[in-house]
Formats: sequence, C-alpha cells, structure tokens
Amino acid sequence: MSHFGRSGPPDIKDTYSLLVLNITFRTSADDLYPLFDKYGKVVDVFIPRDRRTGDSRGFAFVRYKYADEAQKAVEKLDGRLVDGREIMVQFAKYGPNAEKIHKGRIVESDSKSKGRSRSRSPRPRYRDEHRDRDSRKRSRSRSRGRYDRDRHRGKERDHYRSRSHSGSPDYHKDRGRGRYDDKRRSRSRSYGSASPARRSPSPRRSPSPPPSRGGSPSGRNRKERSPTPNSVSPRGRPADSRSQSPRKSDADE
DNA sequence: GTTGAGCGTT
Repeated sequence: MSHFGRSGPPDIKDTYSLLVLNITFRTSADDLYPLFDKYGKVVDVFIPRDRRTGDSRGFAFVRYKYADEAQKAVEKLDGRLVDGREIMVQFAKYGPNAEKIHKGRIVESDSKSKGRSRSRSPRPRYRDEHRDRDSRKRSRSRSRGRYDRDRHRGKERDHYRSRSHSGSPDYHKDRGRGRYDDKRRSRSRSYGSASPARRSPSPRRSPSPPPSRGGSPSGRNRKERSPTPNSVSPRGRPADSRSQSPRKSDADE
C-alpha cells in the first residue's frame, strides 16, 4: 500500500531528501521504496503527481534517515535501470529541508564518512556526456511546456472570454511582445552568425550600438513613428495585413 | 495511448 505522500510528511527534521529523476511515469513510490530501502532506511517516499490528471511527473523524492545511506543509495541507485529506464538519484537541492542539507553538507563529507575512506565519484555523468546536451535542452520544452502552457492559456483565455470579447489591452501586449521577441531573437542570431563585422564594423566607435532592450528603443520606435504617425491605426497599431482584415469570427466572438 | 527536463505533498 502506498501510504507515502498521502499521510503527508512524517518527519523531516532528521531526514535527508533524495531526488529521483528519469523514472518512468508508471513508477510509483511503492516501487522505489523497496529499492531504496535496500540500501538504507527510507523514511518516506513521495512522488509529486499532477493534480488534474494525477499522473506522475517523472520524478520522486526519497527521504533517508541517514546521510551516509542516502549517499550510498545515490551512488548505487543512480543510473540503475528501473522499469526499463535509468533513474537519476541525487540529493534534493530545493525543498522544505534544503537548508538542512546545505548545512549538513551531506554530499561533501560527513563525520561518519570522514573516517571511512570512501572515494566518492566526481559525478561523471556518462549518460549526459553520451547524450547530446543540446537535444536534451531542446526537448525540455515539451512535456513541461505543454502542461504549463495549456493550463495557463486555457485559464486566461477562458477568463477573458468570459468577461468580454472587446477591450483586451493585455491581449495586444502579449501578442506584440511575443512577436517582438521572436524578431529580436532572429536578428540577434543573424548578427552573430551572419556577419557581425559588416553590420557593426566598429562597435566601440559606433555611437549607437544595437539596442537590445530598453537601451535605446528610440531607434526602432522612431522609425515607425516618424514616417507615418498618422498612418497608424487609432488602435495604436500600424497598418497590418492581419489587423487590417480581422476575421468575422473575431468580431463575433 | 503519447511526453523526458527538473525539485516536493497531507
């Protein structure tokens, strides 16, 4: 039975939290308890799950009674194949008892460990090295982003929709910001990738360096505002094909 | 039914 996490935190005054990552979405605390308990005294195993779906997030927290045991479990269970997947066990960095861990310095060396000649591994993550770091980072915006975005977007949109379809300054702001960000990023990349020297042969001599953000927006702003201040729509948006021909549904909705 | 970097609840 999984009485872990359901009864809440038993006692974190003298327990060390271990973070288990890379676990399968089907792995439960009961499955990790015996595995971790074998290496030391596990006080509690908690696996954060989604409130809406109730599915595991893919990581679990294992609380050990002693640091030496926890460390041992980390070295032993870290990289262990669980449910067909290699799990990553490491000391919890953030959490309710993070302070304790930081103070106790369990990861470094304890009075108990001191006497013991334990050559702790320099944490050589062969897995990470083998795997492409870029790919990892890129894939990062998938599961998490999806959930977060879906949740936030749906809520916000619903809220606005519920209130009124007209008068949404935030909506415009959000959209403009997103687009601006994209454009800026694209340009920024071009500069460094295409030919920075050509665009900026003498950066230090240049009296007006490329404004990144807030530095001197007048450069771009003035350009749009100076030429055709009257052309701009009353809404404050320049003539745009998209805005010029709004969908009927837009007005309807 | 899917996903895969990270940090936690009664």
